[in-house]
Amino acid sequence: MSLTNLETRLPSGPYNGRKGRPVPAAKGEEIVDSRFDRRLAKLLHHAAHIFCEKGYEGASMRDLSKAAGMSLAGLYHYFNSKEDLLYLIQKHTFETIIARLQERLKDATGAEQRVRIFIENHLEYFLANKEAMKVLTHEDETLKNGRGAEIRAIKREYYRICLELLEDLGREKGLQFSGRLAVLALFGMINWIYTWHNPRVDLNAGELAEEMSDLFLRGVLNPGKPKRKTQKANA
Amino acid sequence: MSLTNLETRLPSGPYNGRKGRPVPAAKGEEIVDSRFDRRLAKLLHHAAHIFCEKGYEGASMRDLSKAAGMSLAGLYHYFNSKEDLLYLIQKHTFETIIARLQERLKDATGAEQRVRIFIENHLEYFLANKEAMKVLTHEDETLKNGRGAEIRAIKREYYRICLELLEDLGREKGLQFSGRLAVLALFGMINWIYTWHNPRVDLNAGELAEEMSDLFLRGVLNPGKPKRKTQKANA
DNA sequence: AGATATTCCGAACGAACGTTCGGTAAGCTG
DNA sequence: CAGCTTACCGAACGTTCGTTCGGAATATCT
Repeated sequence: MSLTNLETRLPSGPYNGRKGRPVPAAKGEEIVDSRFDRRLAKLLHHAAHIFCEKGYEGASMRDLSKAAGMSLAGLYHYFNSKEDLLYLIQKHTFETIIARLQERLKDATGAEQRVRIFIENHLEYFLANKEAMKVLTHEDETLKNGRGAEIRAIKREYYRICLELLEDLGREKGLQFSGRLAVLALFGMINWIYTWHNPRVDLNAGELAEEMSDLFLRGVLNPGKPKRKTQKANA
Repeated sequence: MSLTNLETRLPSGPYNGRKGRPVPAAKGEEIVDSRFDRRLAKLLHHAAHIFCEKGYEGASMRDLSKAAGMSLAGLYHYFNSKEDLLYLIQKHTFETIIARLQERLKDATGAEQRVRIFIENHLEYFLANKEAMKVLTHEDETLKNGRGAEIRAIKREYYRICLELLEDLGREKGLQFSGRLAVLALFGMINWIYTWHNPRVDLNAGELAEEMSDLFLRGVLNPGKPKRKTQKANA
């Protein structure tokens, strides 16, 4: 599975959820990346756009059929249900951001540097794939049962990676703080951007990552109460 | 308008959005808080619960009728549309949290203390009215046109209050930082809690406010790069 | 060429949606 | 008591929803 392309190239992967769709003869090499896969990827891209704009429940398959320039019935050649679309978008997005993170963490030393890489990776991918990431973030309670459990498991893994990075940091610096609280505060900061980031006004991903890393790391690494001149008690 | 009750007591206020519903005769005192208002408040409470659970688009009026123990048609005696429900919930919630904040800020001196009050007020109200606050936060792009613009205006006011508190702080301490980035990072931290806070596991509002205030203020007030022992450059 | 599998569509299905209508029962006013 | 308003409901309206079905094109293979 190629991870070389930096843009959102969606499935090209192990999805064979369609009824019993056989691998297409396995001729020479490219079993994946067939015409079918490429068309499905475009559909998922359109779907992410619509789910992002109207929300999963508010978006209709007819909206997608218009956006994709395909008939309503024709869509169902590529997937089985609307729920599949959300699942595929969320799963691919989450797996990609984690894979990219682990690639970047491989050759990184120093706990602080690794935390900075986590933040930078998150913000870069978030802003480069804003729509899919908003769908991932905003619809994180939408999927139920097995599909929902699977996505939630990936989310827990992502959480766990971040928690370990922060606990390493605390150990290295000899500090003690609540890892859980730190992770969740950090996630709040970096996930919230989908509600406000405007590329024409705001910093780009790299700059943002540096600012937020500084803000967060100062908050976590500095001991005790913040320095202040006066502290008054209320009546 | 009484602000004495700490729990969510919804309209009892200037809502006369119903067709031409006259003030009920203005007998002795209580023009508001009529039977009608109290019943509507309970309906809004149920609606917030359902919107919180299933999302605005995913929730149906039939869900609400079941939860409220009232017939589907009977609901429409109290409001004109499903959209009204969302509007009333969001408007009341937002106005209440701002009113409470301004009350608390009145007798507070010191820029840092005022920022701490902002955070504490937000988290206290958020955790005490989790469902309505999730609806406010999660459905913040759902309302369109006039209603949406009105809610968005209140949101901008809340943002502006926080921004001024932070700029005062920066001025008082002689620091310079991006107010916009600081506000949005702070909002991320404190709004994100609806995705994770579990009262059986996590700190209560007051403790959380102190922890997050410390984290944020250390991040904002300490100058330069966070202290560190080693800094390595990547290949 | 013919045979076969893939791609796509018009039309329709039943279910669920928000809302409305006509009407009933209860409460208050004089 | 009559007269009026409020509170509420069963039933239905028209629309939109996700999905399916049979078949028509189009591409691929032998």
